[in-house]
Formats: sequence, C-alpha cells, structure tokens
Amino acid sequence: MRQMLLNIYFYLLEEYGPQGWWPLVDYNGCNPTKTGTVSGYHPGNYDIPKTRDQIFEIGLGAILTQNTGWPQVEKVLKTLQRKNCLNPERILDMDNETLIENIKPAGYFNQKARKVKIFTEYFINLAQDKIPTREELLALWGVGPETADSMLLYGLKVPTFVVDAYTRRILSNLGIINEKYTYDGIKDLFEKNLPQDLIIYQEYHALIVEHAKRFYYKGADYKKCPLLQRVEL
DNA sequence: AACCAGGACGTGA
DNA sequence: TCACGTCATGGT
Repeated sequence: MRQMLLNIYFYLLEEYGPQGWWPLVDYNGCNPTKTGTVSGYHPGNYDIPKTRDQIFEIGLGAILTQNTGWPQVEKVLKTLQRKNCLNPERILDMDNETLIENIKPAGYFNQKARKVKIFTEYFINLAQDKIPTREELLALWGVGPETADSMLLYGLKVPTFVVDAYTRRILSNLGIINEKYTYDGIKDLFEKNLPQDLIIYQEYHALIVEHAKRFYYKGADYKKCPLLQRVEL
C-alpha cells in the first residue's frame, strides 16, 4: 500500500509538477498551464501564507469553494479585495445583505454568508499564534472534515491529509478502496502510509484535484485514467 | 440547454 | 448510522 501511494504521488508530481496551493488573490505569480484557473497559485513556494490576513483568506476560500468551482470563488475574493474587505475585521463589520450580495457568484449564498460570519468571528477571537485543533474547527457550523483539513493543511501548515470527492473517485477506480470507506478511513489510509510531511500532503491533494479534473470529471471514462497502467493492484 | 462544481447540514427511518 | 433532500450561481 505504502509503495502504491508513493508511486501514484511521484507519477502525478512528474506529470503535473508542483501545484502551488492554496491560491491567494494577492499573489502575482500564476501557472497558466493549470486547467480552469486564473491566478494566485505559487508553485514551489511553501512559505505562503505569511500574514494573518492570508491565513484568513484561505479559510474563507475553503468555505466558499464547498461544492463550487474555484473560478467562482476567486471572483468573490477579488471583489472583497477590491473593496478592501479581504480581512476578518471588515468581513465581520459587513452587514449581512452586503455580504450575501458579495458571495452570490459562489452559490449557496445564504448558507455561505452565515458560515463565513461564524468562521470570521471564531478567527478574530482566536488568540494570536494559537493553532486551532481539527475538533475545534469541526465544531463550527459550516465547517466539515474537508474544509477543516484544508484550513489546517494549507492555512496553518499542519500536516493533515485532505480528502475530497475526487480522492474517493480515484482510489475507488484503482481498486484501493470500496464505497463504504468513510472520510476518516481514507484520510487514515494516506496518513498511515506516507511520511508525515507538509509538502507531500499539500502537493498530493492538489495533484489529485488536477488529475481528477482531467480524467475523473462526471461522465468521464475512468478506464482511460493512466494511473491504471502505472499502478499494480 | 442541461449539468455540475475542490461539501455540509437537516431530517426521517 | 445512513440515505436522501436542500442549498444556488455561473461556466462549459
């Protein structure tokens, strides 16, 4: 298992290169070869995020991207940035109507506005340099396992593995898991068979998303996935 | 012009 | 627990 997961990782890394997640709107670099993205990625730079506002931006984006494509989230983030509202204080001050209006392009705007407010209040009241636990994040209404793990892995640099629908789809197609694996079961599979390394975890999840966008979109023929030939069962 | 996206929550069995 | 229904815009 360990060797198989490593094989997949290095194949994806060789194929697509470092992904530079999590994207930040105020980062000027970009990777134009990436599918369906506009800007904000910072491949090879693992020092990001540096500021408190950038950490907040990642948490915000993690909520906004729930079941939603990144380009639509980016639109929202850029709007907030243009209004100088891409920080927890201004978001908390914003009246709900305005916040809802700003979030609209990302969909589920009523729910997401509420989620954002709850997260923002939590973030502001968080003691400086205090790193929240996974359980604390999960206790917030609107923060589920993938959102919590994304915040930890990309925003707070905690080596915790992020699982998403694509991860499940790929592992299932490769015959590594069956349908009844839970989120935490899949997470454990990676964490128990990979070195506990921040960069590997960050890249692995991002690479899975990049690969899945090409071979595992809805309606795709999963048999065309090149991993099927690279990985022995 | 349907169909779907880097999920999470509420509900009833 | 679990299997559904709900939330919603905009891109392809």
